[in-house]
Amino acid sequence: MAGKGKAKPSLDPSFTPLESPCNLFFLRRATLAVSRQYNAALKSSGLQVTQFSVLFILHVSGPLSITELANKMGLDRTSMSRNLMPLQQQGLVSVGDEGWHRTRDVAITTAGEKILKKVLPMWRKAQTAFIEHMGQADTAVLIELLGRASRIGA
Amino acid sequence: MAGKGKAKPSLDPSFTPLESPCNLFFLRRATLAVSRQYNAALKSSGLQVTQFSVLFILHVSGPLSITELANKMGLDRTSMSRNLMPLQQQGLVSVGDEGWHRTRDVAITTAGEKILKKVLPMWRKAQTAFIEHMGQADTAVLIELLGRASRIGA
DNA sequence: ACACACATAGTGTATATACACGTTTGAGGG
DNA sequence: CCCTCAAACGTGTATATACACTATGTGTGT
Repeated sequence: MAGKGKAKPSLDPSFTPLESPCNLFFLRRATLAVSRQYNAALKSSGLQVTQFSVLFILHVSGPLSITELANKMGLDRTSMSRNLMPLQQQGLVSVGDEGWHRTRDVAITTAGEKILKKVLPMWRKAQTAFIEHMGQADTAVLIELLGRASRIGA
Repeated sequence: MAGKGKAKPSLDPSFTPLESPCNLFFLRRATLAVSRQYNAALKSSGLQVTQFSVLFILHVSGPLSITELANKMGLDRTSMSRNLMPLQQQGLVSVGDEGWHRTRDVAITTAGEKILKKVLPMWRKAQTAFIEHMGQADTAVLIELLGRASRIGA
């Protein structure tokens, strides 16, 4: 039986490829695994977690320039540009081209707000599952450490 | 003058987009930031960290099937397939098509071993910088938690 | 007014990643 | 011996991500 049919990466928990374990390797591996969980939870909505993040940020912060949006997510500006395209095509965000005052404000649309409201419970489910898997206290520690790690280049 | 010219994502450390912070959001943001650091360290070698990982795993483990290799890195099988292409084109790995005994063994080549030896000190530099940034004890905690997190789907 | 620096954004190209679907090969069952 | 099935793989398509380069407005100094 092994897998239930999906054959998702059944990873090798004991595997450590270097003398001292490569921190980035562990980060990436965890991010991939958790991404798959969250994406699975959002699956029926048609949204990817990245897209969910963008929508939520715009929902909370209001219109932002592409650069500001990218900074909030720790992305390169050009990556954010590309990420916006599918969202724009689905009409979930508007990128405002009026006049082009050297900043192009991105905003969530009504359709975006609508789908966001639908997706939030799905996100919550994944979030809860994660916290149950890790434990509440350890989750808090992890978040703190990840916050510190993300500031490494600054 | 703000940046030294590169204008990498100057992220917004105070930003937390949801009621309870989205665990995946933090994971992704940290992974991106740390990836940039490691990639910068390997830059002059022309290798990406992902490619470095593949080479190192093959160096340590010997020839593996694509599926095994993918599992070690927690990747989808098809992603690993794609990841091997640039490495194969640069002659750093061989993908063995002899007979096709229903498994295609991937192995590191002599050229791969050679570049790997050259890149290892660069990796070590990034690794050391990370540990200094996080502190040794916290790094160990982080690795433990990430290992646990990566087992979430299993 | 003009020139030049700066801030903001887009494009070209390449890698990374996953899912859905099709393909090949070997192993058994009838 | 054929038929089916499972294991391993590839392809099509889409998103995600970054770097190097380009383009376009904005303001400032002379």
